[in-house]
Amino acid sequence: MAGEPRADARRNRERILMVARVVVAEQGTEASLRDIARRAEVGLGTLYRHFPTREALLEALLRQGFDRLAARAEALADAGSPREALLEWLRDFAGGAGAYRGLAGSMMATLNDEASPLYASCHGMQAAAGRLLERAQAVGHIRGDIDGTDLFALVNALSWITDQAPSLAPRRDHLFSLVMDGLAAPERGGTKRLT
Amino acid sequence: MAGEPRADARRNRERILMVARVVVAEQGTEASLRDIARRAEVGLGTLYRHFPTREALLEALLRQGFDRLAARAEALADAGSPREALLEWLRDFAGGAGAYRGLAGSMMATLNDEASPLYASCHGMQAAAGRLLERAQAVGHIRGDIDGTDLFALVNALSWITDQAPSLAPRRDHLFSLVMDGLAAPERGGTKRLT
DNA sequence: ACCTGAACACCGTTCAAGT
DNA sequence: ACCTGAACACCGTTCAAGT
Repeated sequence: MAGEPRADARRNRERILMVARVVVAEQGTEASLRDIARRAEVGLGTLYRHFPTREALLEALLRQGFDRLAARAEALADAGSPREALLEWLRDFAGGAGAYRGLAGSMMATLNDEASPLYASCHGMQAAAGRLLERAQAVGHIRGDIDGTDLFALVNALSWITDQAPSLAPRRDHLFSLVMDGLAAPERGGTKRLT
Repeated sequence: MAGEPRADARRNRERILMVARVVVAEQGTEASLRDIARRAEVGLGTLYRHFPTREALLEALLRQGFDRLAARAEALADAGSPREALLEWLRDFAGGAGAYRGLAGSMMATLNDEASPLYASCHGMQAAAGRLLERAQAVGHIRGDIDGTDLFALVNALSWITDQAPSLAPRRDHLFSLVMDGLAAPERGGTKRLT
């Protein structure tokens, strides 16, 4: 079993992560790894030693957020209206998904690659959201012909829009609620929206 | 005024376009320009002389399709139910939008850059679709709180999904009709979908 | 007028050489 | 055990030299 990591190694790892957070915020998930190493004042090989792939680095940056969102889904599972619980989680998710440019694409890529270091936590988050979805479907709030994968793809696609066209950011929430409206199950004789 | 282009120049231009079509089909809109020049057996500078930017090359590849779709929208403007006309155009568009990986992103980028050589034909196509949308809204088939820009962004976002996750291609049409359902204006006392 | 490829400034990734 | 940066194979873009 490995002992404590050397102090310089630990320090380098932290420097890299701190700088990576800044550079990824600036350049997106496809940020230059060279640039990160440079600005962290660390050899390029050192970055690769700590994070052998870009996915490994992103994992360190994103896992916490993914796990938090998964936990949030679990918490919402026992509280309030199933429909409101789902919508609130999606709003929370969409907020985080817009944090880094390219993040929506990274998540979709991750979910299609079980070998990715991000797969476990990203898939776990998706699954937790799927359970919220199913609960809302069970009580007839959301149409039944959609599954967790579809929903996740849809919400990521909406995030991608402002990713490509920042000018559409103001209409972000509007597009979001518009699509969510579309997921509502047709009401069986309830009040109807007349406007 | 310029005379006829030299024969070799004309031949080179055509070679580049033919090869570009193949390479972009293989690698997407971010395909390697070097690779295109190599496979066209043309100097790299020759490619840049004929197409000074990547957008210029894409313009040559895509303009015809964009103009065709714009014309199609005009044709549909006088025929059939406004709702069906819009949906048919969107189906047509979505088919073409999936032709090249990265195309949805290129279109969104183009629409946010008036200086892009692709701007005119892409924006023209969007505007033509916008008129179909407005007609459907005028007769109350589509909810009024969405404009042509929103709609275009939505449909591109749906194309992007299969772009990132080819495994979701089978559910492409399903997601499409699901979102389109969501755009339908609430019916005022018409028959209701009960399933 | 047009073509060519070397040149430049960037990447990501690997690895021999150091401490 | 860990760090470093040169080395390699790629980019996009420009431009002096050729025909």
